[in-house]
Amino acid sequence: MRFAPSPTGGLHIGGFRTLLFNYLFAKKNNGTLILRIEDTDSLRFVAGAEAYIEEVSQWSGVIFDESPQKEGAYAPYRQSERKEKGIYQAYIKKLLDSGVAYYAFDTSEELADQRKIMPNFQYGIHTRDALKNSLSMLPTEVETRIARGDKFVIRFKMPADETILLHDALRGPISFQTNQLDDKVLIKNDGMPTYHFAVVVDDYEMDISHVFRGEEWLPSAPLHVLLWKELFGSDYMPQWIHLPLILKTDGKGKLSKRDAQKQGFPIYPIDWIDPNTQEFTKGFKETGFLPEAFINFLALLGWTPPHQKEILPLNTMIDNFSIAHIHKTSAKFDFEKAKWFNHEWMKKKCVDDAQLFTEVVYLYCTNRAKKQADTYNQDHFEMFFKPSIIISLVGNCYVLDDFLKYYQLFYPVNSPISYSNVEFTKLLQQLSTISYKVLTEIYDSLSGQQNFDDSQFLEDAINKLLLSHQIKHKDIFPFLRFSLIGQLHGLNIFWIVKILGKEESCNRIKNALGSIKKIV
RNA sequence: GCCCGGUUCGUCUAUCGGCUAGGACAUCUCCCUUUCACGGAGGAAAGACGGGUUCGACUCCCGUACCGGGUACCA
Repeated sequence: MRFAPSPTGGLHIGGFRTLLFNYLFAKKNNGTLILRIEDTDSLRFVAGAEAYIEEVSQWSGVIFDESPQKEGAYAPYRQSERKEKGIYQAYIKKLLDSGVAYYAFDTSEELADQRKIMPNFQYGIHTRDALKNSLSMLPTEVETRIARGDKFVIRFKMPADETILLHDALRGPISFQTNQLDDKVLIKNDGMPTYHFAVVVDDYEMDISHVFRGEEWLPSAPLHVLLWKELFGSDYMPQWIHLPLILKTDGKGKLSKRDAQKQGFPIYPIDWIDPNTQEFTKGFKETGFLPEAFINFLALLGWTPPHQKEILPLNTMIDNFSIAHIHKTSAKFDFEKAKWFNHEWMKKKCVDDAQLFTEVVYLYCTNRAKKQADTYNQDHFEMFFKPSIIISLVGNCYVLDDFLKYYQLFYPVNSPISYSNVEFTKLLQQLSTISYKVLTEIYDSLSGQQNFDDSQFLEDAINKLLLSHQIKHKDIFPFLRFSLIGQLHGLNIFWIVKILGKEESCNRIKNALGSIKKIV
């Protein structure tokens, strides 16, 4: 098996899912997974793209058996290096000798002009005789042109009147008419192979048995089949599996970077900054996803495990993986569902080992906070990120970032709560005089409280107070919660009080009471 | 335009000719909690359309519509 990205930027989740399926299938069948870098396009090459893939692989736990960093029997793994080694030369010569490939001297500009004149222009069976190539020219002219250093490409001569039958392990038989197909370039004028030629050669050289790739390759698959037949015979040809694409959330079309940015969800596994444009693309890791959740939801966006269970660890997915349960249809990406996966995974990890999970949360949040330098306070962090607190919060959190948000409610950098808030003034209108009186009593009660660590004790005290005034919790708690953390929703009052401690709780209530007076 | 692929609740999907069409996310209702949530229970919600084949079709075949992809010296 192999995963063969081209290093032209970060890896988006569609590409990552292809990698994941390759990995799952390879592991399931005790195969070897190779990372091959398809850097045949020097113009679009982006530095750091390869390192990014290694980084993603490490974070997600989807690891390669062989890669440029981990060389094995099939090295080298970059097509540029393979070209230098001359791997493609022998094979192109074979095609040239047998007459299924030919030289073409037309420049890109000339062909672009052709396309302007003829909208449906194809370089192929109907047009090749009228163009500048070794099929239309005399052998001597070809020789002189090459000898004098004219730039040329090598094209595949698409045979006439043939039907190519392709067997896709997912989709079954698919047929193509060669007359509809064009003469694709195999070797570019800089001597580099194109994708079409390099995949076939390298998949053969690397003993690839199964190719999982995106559906966008389906239209060029017949070319690859033909090349396989010419070069190596169909017996060695790998199984093709063309995976459906991942579509954008609401509208139509492929999921794109812009689409994701507009709606504020990530589309790359981890943060990526384009070295040329400085353009930033957000990652799932930095958004606060656990790698387990990330691979889990991506695997299920394109594959259904048996038993209708959805929360699955990697090894279970490997055990259950099979081509038969891969989908044929493109799916729309749903960020809400992705968050649900993460929610479930956080709860699961917290139950399994609260101490360990707390460390994960702590590490994530400190890293995040240190980036926003002014929010980081080591003492506060250590007070807050304790298993007892994390356990009570995890049910309310969907991404790791939510823990940091809660932390910031308790340890705000500046004065925490804005009492000019619209919600607060709305709240005030509902506040009766009796409630106000009760609030002051709660304040008195809390400030006189000795045993603040015992939340049950606090609860009883406050309940008693409310009961004596015949006041319901919902009449007073929203206000109390807002006084404490500046939010109407989110957390159990008694947790809040306990976490804040006596002094801070009382101060905040006092402030709130003060502002009421001012406003009223 | 031409070529290739696809079409089941709002979304992700199950069904490999027998379906009262199942599950999950989201949504709504109720319960739990004298507060926010979590959690639990329940409800609403689907086979693009038209023809065949068949005792029987969501499932097979054909056509139409729609969606996606390809049509580069990019992958």
